[in-house]
Amino acid sequence: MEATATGVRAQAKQAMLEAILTAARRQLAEVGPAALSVRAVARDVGMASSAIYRHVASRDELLTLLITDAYEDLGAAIETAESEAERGDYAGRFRAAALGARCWALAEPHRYALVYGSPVPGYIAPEATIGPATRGTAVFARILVDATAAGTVTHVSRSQIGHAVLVPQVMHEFLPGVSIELAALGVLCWAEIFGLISFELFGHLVGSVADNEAFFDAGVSEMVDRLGFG
Amino acid sequence: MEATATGVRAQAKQAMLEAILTAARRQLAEVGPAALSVRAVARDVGMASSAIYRHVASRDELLTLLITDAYEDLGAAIETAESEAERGDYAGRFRAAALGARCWALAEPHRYALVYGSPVPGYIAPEATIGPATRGTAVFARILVDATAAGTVTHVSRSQIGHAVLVPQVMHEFLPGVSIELAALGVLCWAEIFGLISFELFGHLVGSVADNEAFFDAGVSEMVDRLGFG
DNA sequence: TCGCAAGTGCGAACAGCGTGCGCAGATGCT
DNA sequence: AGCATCTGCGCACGCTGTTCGCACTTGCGA
Repeated sequence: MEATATGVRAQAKQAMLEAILTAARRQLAEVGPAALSVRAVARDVGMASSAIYRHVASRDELLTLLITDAYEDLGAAIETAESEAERGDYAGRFRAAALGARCWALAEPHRYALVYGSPVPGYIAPEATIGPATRGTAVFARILVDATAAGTVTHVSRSQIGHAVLVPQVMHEFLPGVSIELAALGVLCWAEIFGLISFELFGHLVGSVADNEAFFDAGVSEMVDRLGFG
Repeated sequence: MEATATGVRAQAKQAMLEAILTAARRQLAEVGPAALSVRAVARDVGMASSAIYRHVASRDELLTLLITDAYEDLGAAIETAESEAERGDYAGRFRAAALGARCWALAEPHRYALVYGSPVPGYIAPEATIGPATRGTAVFARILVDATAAGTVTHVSRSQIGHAVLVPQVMHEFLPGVSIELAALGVLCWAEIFGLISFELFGHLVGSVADNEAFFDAGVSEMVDRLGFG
């Protein structure tokens, strides 16, 4: 069989890993990252706990896989939300992307906490996570790039931003043509969006904010205004 | 002895609890919240692990104590930072408070993660933590109140904020006289400040922002401007 | 087609964890 | 002075992550 040229065994291994990840995702949703246990996952997939280690090096690697998985998923959610807005409506695209992120977070609180909460494993994020992490961010970057290219961005930069604040390579790769001021404003908004979501999800708004959705919307409206999107 | 009227025993118990907390704080700073273990704390204070339970009901309660402890400490840091600014300089007071929060967080990353990261115990914050949590927030609230009373606040509210967004009791208790718009703006800024700190501390700015301090300053400057402080 | 090496799973084991229980000694209160 | 309460200890249970040696299957090269 040519289809399995690269090894029918490798294919089975891949499937097994997928089963493990599926079980781990379920565990994660039920008990949270801190209580996720390799043994419970093994029980779930019907294997001895030690057998898990044929597919995953350690509990930390399992968590890392779940992290990149969550990043991908969140990124995809932001992408599809944003893609449903009119291309030329930069404010609408920004709003949709932000709302998409919040909706995903509300639907998957534990996975959100995994990526945007305090780092849980050792507490140093492996290199492997930085790739998928950019997927959602890239959506916001594209909006700034497109708006700049269209010349419709009319933001006022009140505070002067030093040219050395942002990493140049990021500017060139993800934000070509965007002014330093708008780029910095964008990164600030990016941080604010996830700050708002985290505050809501982690309970810091309880007792202060009555309508979380309206509050988030108000924040996004402020950002849109600040960025200079009509 | 009159001084020990309320019980020399209770005093010893209090001292023991303090010793436990001190050891726990040390453990926390070294290995982080996830790896904090009752047994290690017991070893540190020279007791059997089971004896800890005479003073603390569970590991979760120990963490809760550390959380309120951290809230108090952070609140105190914000207070002293803010108190060193000119009373009539509302922008300066705001800036000082925000910077104070960031400095404390950088100095005590694990304790910061404990309070502003993903909730670690069960994942529901006990009631006991909401009191100390307000200490730092109250500083920011007072600045808004004072600025409003002085009539020097000239913020422009671009997005209309519904009156039902914030909890009325909080408005009356912590923000008397402050307009809904400014209050909402204040809460947004509050969330943004800790969003920025969290992003920096949890590594989400790595690769994008070159100068964390300048970036934070730029964000705070934006906020000051938005709030309408000169 | 056969045989071997690699892959894969299992069970036992170790160290460490949170936590409950029963016992013993110290000690403040009456 | 005596008692009840407090405090600490050792042991135990069940859980965890992880390793190791053993068996068994099975794809692949000859």
